[in-house]
Amino acid sequence: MTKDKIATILSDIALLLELKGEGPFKIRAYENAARTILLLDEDLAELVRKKRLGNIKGIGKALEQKITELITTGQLRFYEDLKSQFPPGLFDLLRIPGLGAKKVRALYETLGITSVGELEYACKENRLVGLPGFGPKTQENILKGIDYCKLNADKHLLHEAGAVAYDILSRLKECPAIQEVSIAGSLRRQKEVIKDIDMLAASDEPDAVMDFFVSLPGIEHITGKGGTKASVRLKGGFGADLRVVTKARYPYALHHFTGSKEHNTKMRHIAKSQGLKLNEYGLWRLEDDSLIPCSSEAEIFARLGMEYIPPELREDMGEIESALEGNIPDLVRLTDLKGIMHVHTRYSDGSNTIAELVREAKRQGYSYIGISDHSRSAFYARGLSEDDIKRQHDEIDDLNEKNKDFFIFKGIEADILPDGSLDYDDRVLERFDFVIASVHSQFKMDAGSMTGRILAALSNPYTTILGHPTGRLLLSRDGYGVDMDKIFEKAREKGVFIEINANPHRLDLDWRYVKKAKEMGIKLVICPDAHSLSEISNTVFGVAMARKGWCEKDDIINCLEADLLTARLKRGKE
DNA sequence: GCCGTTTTCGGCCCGACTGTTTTCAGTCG
Repeated sequence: MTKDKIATILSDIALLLELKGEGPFKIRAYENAARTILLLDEDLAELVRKKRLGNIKGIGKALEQKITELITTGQLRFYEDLKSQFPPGLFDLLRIPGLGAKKVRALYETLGITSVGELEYACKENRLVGLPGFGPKTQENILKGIDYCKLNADKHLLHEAGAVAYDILSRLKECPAIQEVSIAGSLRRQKEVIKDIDMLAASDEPDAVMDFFVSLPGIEHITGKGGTKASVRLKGGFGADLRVVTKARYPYALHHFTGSKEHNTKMRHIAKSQGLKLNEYGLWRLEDDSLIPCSSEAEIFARLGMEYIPPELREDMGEIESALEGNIPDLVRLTDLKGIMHVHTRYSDGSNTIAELVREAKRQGYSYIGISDHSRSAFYARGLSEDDIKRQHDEIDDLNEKNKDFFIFKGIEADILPDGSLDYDDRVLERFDFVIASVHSQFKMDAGSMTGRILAALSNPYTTILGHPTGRLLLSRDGYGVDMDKIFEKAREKGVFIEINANPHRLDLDWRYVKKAKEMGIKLVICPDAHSLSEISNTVFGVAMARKGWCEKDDIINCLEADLLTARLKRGKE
């Protein structure tokens, strides 16, 4: 049983305990344990065997016994018993905004509601109004919540949320009552999927700001409006929150509303251990409740004896410990990238010529580009025949001759065939400067076979880069369940680079794995996977994922100048 | 359910908003 699976079961137990009405601290213990397991470096089965599970912080006797039972028997009696007490549809009810465990339980116990469909019907029949704790507004909000869930499944890709948010941000900057304004929340942390857009403003006239905000164009519905917070629903299904604080409170509030929740929780512990209290209004001395003035987030961190933590790192993945030791990495920036790899042209399914792509890459300040069209098996994408390759290479040689200040690498995105071999013979593969090996077919292969398939491709001496390693499509397709540890080990052994595919629908390698790959000493490459001129700019999202994965420029091979990269690619081949 | 220089009990992060209520519970972040 995998860590993911065990973590999911522990989270489910937390939800079930909440439905059951257990105390909040027991519930939190399960939530914490789920998170701890997910972040665990060691092998779980190994820990169980050595009976060392209980040494892990957050796992005591009871959880050790339960996790051991899961690992050794594949199931958990406690969990099965708990599950059998509630109909499975209640989990769906918990996803409706405005509905928590208490209300779901009340609906189940009084009206026997066990599914979203039944709940919608009960609302329309006006049956919620009489229940204790419910009223006409609650019923109306639940109906709206159901509609919202149906419409949007309430999550959005980073680039879409970003586009909407930056539009609002630029409008808010026009508001005369606003002194400072910023994006906060998961968007500021550059998470790959965003639920709501969070924004924060500093002002002495909060009412004026609220009025300005809720009257912006594109707002479909005002879900809430108070003295310091307004929530709206935008066209396109985005929820957006704006909070307003005074300028003096702004740094504390910015930190607080940037999160993550887990990061904030740990920050409060740090504060408390130093005789201080941290909340969205300030950093206070516990002894006399006096405020410690800070004019920026950096000052707050400094006052706590910490280095500044960039928002991307604030996930409680070790950044607080690093900041206390002064070991926060100097994260890679977009301007550190010297060139871009993984670009498609009209030879396969791209929409531009090599010359056009070169011109755009130059305009964006890059000094090289790595062309990699699809290989012959990718007939859907007009993959290249051997003749096409010859023609393309002649064209590249010609362009390289004419442009001495820019270099075009000859590459290919070679399909990893179901048996793990690449799509061309060695005699063809050897003609390329680099080979990106990617899976584009038979996604449903079982995890073991898929892992073997990818390991075989990594062992091919011509493979330089592993493309979009998990094959996920955010919000629409999960990645193939591969054994990432094995893949990383093989990649390290063979000197293969791993792609951070920057297409916002992929962002694959996931940043959590980016961090792991970096720690293993694997070099990564940020690739736009561009099929048009505009998609060259995807790179910015790849940089965001690299930053979330703690990468510095030395971790990213396309931060190297062209000549050094050439040398690296050659060395890789040998 | 976990934890411990407050160590086997009594804490566990904290506050805003909403809708219900007539002082507060539930939800959210």
